[in-house]
Amino acid sequence: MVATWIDLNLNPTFHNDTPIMEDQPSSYDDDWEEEEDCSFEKEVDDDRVGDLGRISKENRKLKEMLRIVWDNYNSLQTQVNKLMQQQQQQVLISNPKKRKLDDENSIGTVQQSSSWNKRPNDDHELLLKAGIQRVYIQTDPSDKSLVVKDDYQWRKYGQKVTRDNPSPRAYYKCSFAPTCPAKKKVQRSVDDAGVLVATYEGEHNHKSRKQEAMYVLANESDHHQISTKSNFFDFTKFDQVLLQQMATYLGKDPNFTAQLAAAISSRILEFDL
DNA sequence: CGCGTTTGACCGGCGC
DNA sequence: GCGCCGGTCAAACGCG
Repeated sequence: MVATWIDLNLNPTFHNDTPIMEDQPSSYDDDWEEEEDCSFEKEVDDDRVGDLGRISKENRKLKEMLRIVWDNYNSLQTQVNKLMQQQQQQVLISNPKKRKLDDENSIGTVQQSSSWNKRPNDDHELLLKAGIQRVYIQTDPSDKSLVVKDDYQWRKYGQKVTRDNPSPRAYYKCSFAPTCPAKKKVQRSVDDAGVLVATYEGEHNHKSRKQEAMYVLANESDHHQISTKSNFFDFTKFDQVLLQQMATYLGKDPNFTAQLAAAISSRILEFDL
């Protein structure tokens, strides 16, 4: 079992199918300004206030859903990574000579141990001790690129062909280096060229893009709840921020956003009906 | 022109 | 000490 990236660009659909999320607030602003000069019937105002109340409620629900989906996504990904490590460990334990066999298959001799393909017991414990995390990503075997998408920005600083693997290994540093010590190595699996193995070393001393986005969103949410200003104004601002953050997610993590987009779509359809 | 990638050179650790 | 190997550096290069 490996994590799979689904190529989905939901942004255009999001904009086209849900104009209310982005276009409508400006018209609210216009109407709000006009209201001082024109005399609308009170029923219309009450209806709008009621609608906006419902919209705000819907937005809060969506926000809560977003948090739940995000939490589930994180815990699932953690579990997947753990399972992958356990699975690899079990396979190698059942065949303790695998390290040697791998070397013999690829090169024919064993001269030096490699941290990339060490014996399982050593590997698992050492990786944990050193704070090293290994992630497996299913990709197209014909795709030769060594790019693993995650929440952080990386700068490639080297590439090497290693002894025990015909596929080159790419070296990345966090784009915030030297301030941030995080590094990662990406190489195709010896056993399966369709699987990219990303090894993360060191911890980031800053928020990821998603964490940053969630932080901003949470702050905006608090502001929204305690604000006593006009509902029209608040809805517009809050909605823009929410939309912006959602668009960020949608553009950067297809797996997460596919689920999120489905949830949003169903909510919007309910609202339209 | 700035920024990220590429790639050959270089360095240090390790085994013999 | 020598050679091998993985990891890093930095100049050259390409792209927007």
